[in-house]
Amino acid sequence: MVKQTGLDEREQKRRNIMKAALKVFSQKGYNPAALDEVAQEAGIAKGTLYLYFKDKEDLFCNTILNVIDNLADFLKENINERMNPIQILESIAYHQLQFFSQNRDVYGIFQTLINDNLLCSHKKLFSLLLEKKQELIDYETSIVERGKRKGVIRSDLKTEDIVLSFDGIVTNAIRQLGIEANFTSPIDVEGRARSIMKVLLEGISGRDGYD
Amino acid sequence: MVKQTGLDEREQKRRNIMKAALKVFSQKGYNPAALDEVAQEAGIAKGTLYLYFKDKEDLFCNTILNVIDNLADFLKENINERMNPIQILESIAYHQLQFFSQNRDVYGIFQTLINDNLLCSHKKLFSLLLEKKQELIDYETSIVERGKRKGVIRSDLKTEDIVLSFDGIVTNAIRQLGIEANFTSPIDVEGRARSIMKVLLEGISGRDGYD
Amino acid sequence: MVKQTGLDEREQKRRNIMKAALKVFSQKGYNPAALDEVAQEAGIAKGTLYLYFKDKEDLFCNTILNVIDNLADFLKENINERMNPIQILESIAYHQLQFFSQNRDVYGIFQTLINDNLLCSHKKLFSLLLEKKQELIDYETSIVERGKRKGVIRSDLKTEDIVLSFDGIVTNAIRQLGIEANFTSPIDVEGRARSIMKVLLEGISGRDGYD
Amino acid sequence: MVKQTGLDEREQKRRNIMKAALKVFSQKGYNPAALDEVAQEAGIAKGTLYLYFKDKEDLFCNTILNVIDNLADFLKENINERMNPIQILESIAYHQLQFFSQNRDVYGIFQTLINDNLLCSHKKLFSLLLEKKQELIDYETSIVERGKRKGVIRSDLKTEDIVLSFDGIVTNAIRQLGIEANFTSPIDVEGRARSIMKVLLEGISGRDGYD
DNA sequence: TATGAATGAGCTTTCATTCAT
DNA sequence: CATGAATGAAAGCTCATTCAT
Repeated sequence: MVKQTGLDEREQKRRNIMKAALKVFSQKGYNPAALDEVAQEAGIAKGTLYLYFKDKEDLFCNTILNVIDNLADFLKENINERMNPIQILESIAYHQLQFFSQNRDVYGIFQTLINDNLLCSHKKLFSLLLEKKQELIDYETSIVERGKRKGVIRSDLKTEDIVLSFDGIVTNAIRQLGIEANFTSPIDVEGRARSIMKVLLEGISGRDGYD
Repeated sequence: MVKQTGLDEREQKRRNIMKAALKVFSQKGYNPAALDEVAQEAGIAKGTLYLYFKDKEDLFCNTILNVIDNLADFLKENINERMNPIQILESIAYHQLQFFSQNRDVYGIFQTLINDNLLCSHKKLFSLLLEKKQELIDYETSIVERGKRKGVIRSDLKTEDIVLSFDGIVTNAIRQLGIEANFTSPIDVEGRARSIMKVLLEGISGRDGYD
Repeated sequence: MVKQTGLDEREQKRRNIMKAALKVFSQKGYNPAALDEVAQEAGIAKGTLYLYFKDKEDLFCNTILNVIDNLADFLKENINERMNPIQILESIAYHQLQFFSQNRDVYGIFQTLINDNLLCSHKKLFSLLLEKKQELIDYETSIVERGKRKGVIRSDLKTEDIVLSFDGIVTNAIRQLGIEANFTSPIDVEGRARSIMKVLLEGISGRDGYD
Repeated sequence: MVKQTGLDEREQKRRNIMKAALKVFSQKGYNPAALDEVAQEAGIAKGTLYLYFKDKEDLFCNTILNVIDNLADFLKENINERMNPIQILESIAYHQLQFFSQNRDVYGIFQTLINDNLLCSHKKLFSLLLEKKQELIDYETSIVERGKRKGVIRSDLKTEDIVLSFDGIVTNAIRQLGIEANFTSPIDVEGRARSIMKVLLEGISGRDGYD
């Protein structure tokens, strides 16, 4: 039981450090972020970081993977498998927007990921992230296919194209969130999710056709 | 005439340096990229960089802005204003995909463009990029509105939603290109552009509706 | 008590670094002095310097101000306020000469103090030094005025002219010390101080007058 | 005759460069002064400097020696050997003050000499300057001895002490000039010279004596 | 003779990482 | 376990000097 408690305490401290790291990495980016600052933010000494994470890269990877897991958990908690496929897609869109609009720090760290091209220099992280992302894509794929079987999604489009389009539209909406955040306007997340789904479902083509 | 040639030579050398910088920044990202390496790649001494660019940031900004200008030029050259709005959108999608699939180096550095939010410390570049991106968005907006007037695009959707969706789908396809590039598979750019447009135009909804 | 010791240790290390800096700056001057050399002289790593001083300028300023404080302390310790004004002036002259003849390293760096005009780029240090110098001048001024009231110093000369003359003669003697040091001859500091005072007090005019 | 003209032209250009160097060294100090700037000030290309001076140090040395020669010439022109010794000393004081108050750039370059401790690293320059200074000191020495013989200067003081005191007072007055220059007040050079001489000749001792 | 583009050694400064306490 | 002082490699940048023109 002592060990049990020990593990929990250790995990608690890990999370505390990752929370601080999320904040600092998010604001500064990977390289400019100083571990001094992370340590200060976490209220511990710099050397202590190395008792919980191998090095800076390890801290960053764990932090970002943790964030992704949180997002995944958040989605799982909020998606009712008994909803119909269209509702599920809308829910995925809505809750992703919700997650990022409520966790601004998270948005920044994803930018960091890309800005510093960490994916290029750290193949392992790249693979892990790809894997995590793929899990979501796979899930969306299964939903789309269920939709096709139920007849609520067209069968004459490649599932992959549908999923990538959905993912692109949602991702772009999240990015737009980041931009608008700079202007501190209140954002109608729910309306945004509905608009996305309307375009995706009905298409933009006018009555006259387009050929 | 000597001076004329002199100016051209200087510009030639600037471009040579930016080409090297593009490669290095693309592979390493901004911070990890060492100017030593850029100089070596360009076949010049480190100090020479400073004869053409004020500092590292200046080199990075000019390099990325140059890439964006190249993309803009490429799009302008290939878009015929007499095409109908739908064709123009498809052309924008196709040629962007084309540009990135043919300029792999560009993809890495362009990550920064895709993500409108650069490091906090580079506010000036941030503004410039946002501006450049906005130019494309503005152009797409005008095309969509022309499409609405011609009746080839639905009038009951907000133009902004349409443009953001289009941009998101295309951007995601470019990103997908970058991922697939790692597996060195040949990519059917034209087919990808057509798929994108089909989804965007017709929507994914099945015959049975979705409500 | 641990903390008490800790503070002392830190101060001890600061002083050690300043001692090394004094030696190097004194021999090389501000710009040519490399921090590498200061670190080596202090027996520490280069980076360690930055734990104790903000930057090179900060190290230089603190080093020179420390020297000036040492000189000021030395003068205060050795001047008895109950001595008459003339004796005090002679004591100031004697102990300044003494201080510099015993701290050869100080001489080099003190060149900067003698010359009130530091590099344009170090306005803050310039002000500080001017201020410190002014403190000494102010003290000398008060002594001269006390001397005038007591009738041991002529009242028909401007106090400022007297003080500047005294300061000039002493400063020049110190400079002469620096020059002679290069020829490693032993120097009669006490005799020098007495000569200075004799000239200053009695003037050089012969019996025949000079008009 | 062609060669003659050639030499004159060359000498003319050398002087032009030294004039520019004087300005830049005076304002920036030795190390911070960039040869780029000197070249620009002189209206020539940077490489051209090396056709007239071996390197930066050579340029600096020649510039400062040139200044000293100018001062020496100025003194020679203005001192009438038929004046009595006291008048000559006053004239030396007056014209030195005059020279520095009219050539502010000159003042700065002397500071540079000391601030960057060039004398320590450049023994040759040190010797040359010492030699030049010694010429003035030697001249003053001869004047003082003439004064002693004529009975206008006390014989019971060591000539060396008299000369050093005189030199110190004058040097300090020049330095004071530099400080006051920062406050852009008009300076009464003649009055200053007279004050100096009054103190030096009559001494500061009051009626009551000082023992 | 004059040029100024190119060089690269050398500097200051930062910060991830280590290790004695 | 926790600390934080010390480290030193590595980076950006400057500028005296060279040399092809």
